Order: sequence, then C-alpha cells, then structure tokens
Amino acid sequence: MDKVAIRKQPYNDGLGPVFGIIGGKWKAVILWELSDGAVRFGALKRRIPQISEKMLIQQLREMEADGLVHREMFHQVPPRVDYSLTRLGGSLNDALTPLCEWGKQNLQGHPVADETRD
Amino acid sequence: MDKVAIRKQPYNDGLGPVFGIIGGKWKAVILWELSDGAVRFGALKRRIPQISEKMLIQQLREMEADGLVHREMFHQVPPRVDYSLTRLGGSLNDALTPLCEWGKQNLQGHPVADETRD
DNA sequence: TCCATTTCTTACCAGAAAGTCAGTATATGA
DNA sequence: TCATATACTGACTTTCTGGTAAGAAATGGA
Repeated sequence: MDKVAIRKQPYNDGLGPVFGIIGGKWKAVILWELSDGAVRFGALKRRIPQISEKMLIQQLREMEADGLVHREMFHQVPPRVDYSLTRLGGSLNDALTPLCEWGKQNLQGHPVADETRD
Repeated sequence: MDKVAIRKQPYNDGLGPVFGIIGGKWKAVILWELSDGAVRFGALKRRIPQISEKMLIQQLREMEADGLVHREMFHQVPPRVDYSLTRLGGSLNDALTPLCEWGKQNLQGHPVADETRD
C-alpha cells in the first residue's frame, strides 16, 4: 500500500480528528450504507452508484485502517468480500445520526449538493 | 463575488448535503468557535491561529450564504465586523456535539490528524 | 507626512482529492 | 476455446482546496 496522504485537521475539542476520519466525499455515505449489516463489495457499489470502484476500495481501505470497517474475504471464484462495521464504526454511525436528522429537517431542497451558485 | 465552486455531495438520507455545508477543513471549527456568542473577525482569527485570513473570510462568507452565520458590520474606522450563529447555525452546532463527543472518547492520541501513515 | 489599524480582495500557485480507464487473476459454464 | 463474473490495482488526468503575498480603503495619531 502506498503512502496515504495525511488528512490533517486542526484540533478542536475532538471535532478536527473526526473530520480527519470521515471527511471527504464518500466515507460517511459508505458508513451509512453498512449500518444494517455486512455487505458485499459489489452490492455496496450498487447501493452508491455514483462512486467509482477505485474510490470505493480506497475509502474502504482507509476506513479499515482506521478501525471503522471490518473486511472478510471468502476464498471463492469469483471472489467474495464482505464489509461490515466494527463496534467503533457502529458507534461513529450513531454519533452521526443527529447530523443526519438535522440535514433531513433543514436541508430539503437546499441548493447545496446539486447546484452552483454565485 | 465570483462563482463559488459547488460543494457537491452524494445524497444519502440527508448526510450528503450536510457534508456539503460543513465539509472542508475549517467550517466545523469556525462554527464551534462561534458557539458562545458574537465574535469579531480579528478575535476569531486569533482563536484559530492556523487559519489564513483568506480562508476565514471565504468560509465565513459561504456559511453566511448557507444561513449558518450572521454578519453584522459597524461603520467605524478601523472597521468592525461581528459574526454570530443564526438559529440554524446553532442547531447544526448542537447536531455536531455527539460527533465531537465521539471524537473525544475514541480518538485521543489517534494518529489521524497529526501524522502520516503507510 | 507617514504609519498603524482592521477587514477584506485579488492574483497566483502547490498539492491533495477525486475521476477515468485499462488491465489482472481465477474458476466456471457455454 | 472463450466469455463471464468479481474484487481489485495502477497510470494518468482533472478538479478542488488551501496557502502565500500583496494591496486597498479610511481615519486617527506621532
């Protein structure tokens, strides 16, 4: 594995490191998709259609290294790999739900996320 | 003001847009620093020493546009500008606290945020 | 006159993050 | 023999983010 870029964040009562761990475009989404149990790589890909394979793998690997995600491979052909949340990943997911709720309540139809503005 | 880059996020039960709004290196930190009332630009700068003026202004402007932050200028010389949270910004801050707690409990001494790894 | 103060703007640049696309391995079934 | 499915890897390119440095405006004070 090659050198992973530091995802550096200013410290701030714990919030900085958190964004270091789930910052970026995909991590939180992936975490969310894993919340109801183990999912195969391919299935995960289908659940998040916009992501590229490369990104999905890259993010999963980083999350695995950070102890959020568990990876289990079955030696079959064609190969099968299941991803699931660790206890830590699950707890992070829990900590994320208020934020998710906030989004649902306050960001419906908000221009951010699908438009450009001046 | 020039075209602001879209901060595009994949939709996911509200979580995508949320990261569109507080994603990036500084927003959450700024939000946090505003939690105990209005702060002058200069004071904010001193509270977050690592941030550059350009970034601070840029992020504040985006947060203002997103309705998270209120900007009040006093016509004095030298100029004085106060920033404070809107109700929306405050509620986002609240939604952020579990995440912050999670970070404090689970990320103490974690390599992310101040190191490089392989 | 010249300097300091404060908030902000602009131009430019480096590096990081994310995207595209082609390729690899292996057993199975047609 | 050949295509298929699956989970990846690597090279390359594009887009985005963040950083530095310089300067503008306006007034009061040395």
